[in-house]
Amino acid sequence: MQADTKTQLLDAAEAVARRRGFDGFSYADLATTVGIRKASIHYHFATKAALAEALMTRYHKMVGTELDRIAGQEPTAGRRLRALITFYRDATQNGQQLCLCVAFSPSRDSLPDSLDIQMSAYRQMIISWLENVFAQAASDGTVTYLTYATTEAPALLALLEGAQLAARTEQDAAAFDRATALMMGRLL
Amino acid sequence: MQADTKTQLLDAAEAVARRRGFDGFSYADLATTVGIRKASIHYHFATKAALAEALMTRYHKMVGTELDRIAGQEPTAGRRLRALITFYRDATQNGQQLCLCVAFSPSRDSLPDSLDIQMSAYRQMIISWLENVFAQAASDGTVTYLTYATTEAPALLALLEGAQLAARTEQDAAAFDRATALMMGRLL
DNA sequence: GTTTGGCTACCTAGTAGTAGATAGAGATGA
DNA sequence: TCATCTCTATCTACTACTAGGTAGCCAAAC
Repeated sequence: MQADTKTQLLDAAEAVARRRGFDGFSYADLATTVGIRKASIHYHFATKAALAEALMTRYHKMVGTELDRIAGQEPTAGRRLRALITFYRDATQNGQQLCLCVAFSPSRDSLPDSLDIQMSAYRQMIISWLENVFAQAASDGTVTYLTYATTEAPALLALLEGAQLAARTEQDAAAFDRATALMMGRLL
Repeated sequence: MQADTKTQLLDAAEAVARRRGFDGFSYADLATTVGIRKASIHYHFATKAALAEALMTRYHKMVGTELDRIAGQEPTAGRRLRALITFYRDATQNGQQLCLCVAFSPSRDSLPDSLDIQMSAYRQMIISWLENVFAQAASDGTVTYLTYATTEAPALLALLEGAQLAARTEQDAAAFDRATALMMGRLL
């Protein structure tokens, strides 16, 4: 079953944005990938800024769903954090791409102002989720050398995003693993 | 005293690259900033790829010098790491820009192949330096909860780069501080 | 008197975005 | 039942502009 054109455009745009950044792709690239004319894309996304917003909205929802899935599936804090680290690892496709938010960050001046809020909200969602999980860890004891949830959460998000950059630079998921090995070692 | 044109071009290119990424600036931008014609830039840097190489080479040297300065100035491992974290913090200019290597990573497909090697070498320089400092920490005891130097080093680099992304997204150095607070707390 | 470092003028290719036409599907109504 | 009307999703053809890069000229400096 073929996805509708709008979804195909979002899929194509997300893939190329995560590989090349927001300034690294054009409507012509999407047109070629999806198999419609460049002008027709404007029917679905009037401007490239609107496309960026739609991409971020969809990505935010997708990751939110993933966080819910992890929380529903993994009982302990340690296992939840392991699952999130694995999610970030897999998201790099062995160092071929980045999380959308990481890919957009360096291009923030080229992005519409509305993306500032969306990107902050996305990061806040993850940090809040992490704070809850680290708070749980204080009870279930599945994270060693634990400090405070509000200190651990932003540190882990930064570590994950930095590990993605490492993997992208080396084009190898092993770089991600080296960066996250210390944290993984703390999780029971 | 006015810097020579080539240096002015490198300065302008580095500033804009770190704010907008490699695909986010053009020769026209540099021409405006430096005050010469776009075509004249090609006298100094035949291609944009050559400019990228020169930028990375200069950046690598500059950071190498900084690492030497820190090692010469700070006696303990804890203080050396603190100084490096401060260096990465200041490099964001309060969340207005990124380290060149971070800014280039998402654009790696637009960059010449030679940059792959340069960027790997740059990262390796920092990781090696960190390994030495963490090895020192094992003797001088100025890093708490210490594991292995080869595990700590890539984790800290990822943390610093991720913290820069956080600061860039929020346009606020406070986001960098939140991400690095845990690590700072480990340093005596 | 050649090298340096800049200039004007241009090129080809590509950028986002617009205008206007059209094919086809579905509903409406005589 | 057939004609018309409307909407969706696409097309071709275009605009205005920007991209990196080139050719050839020229003035000043070494």
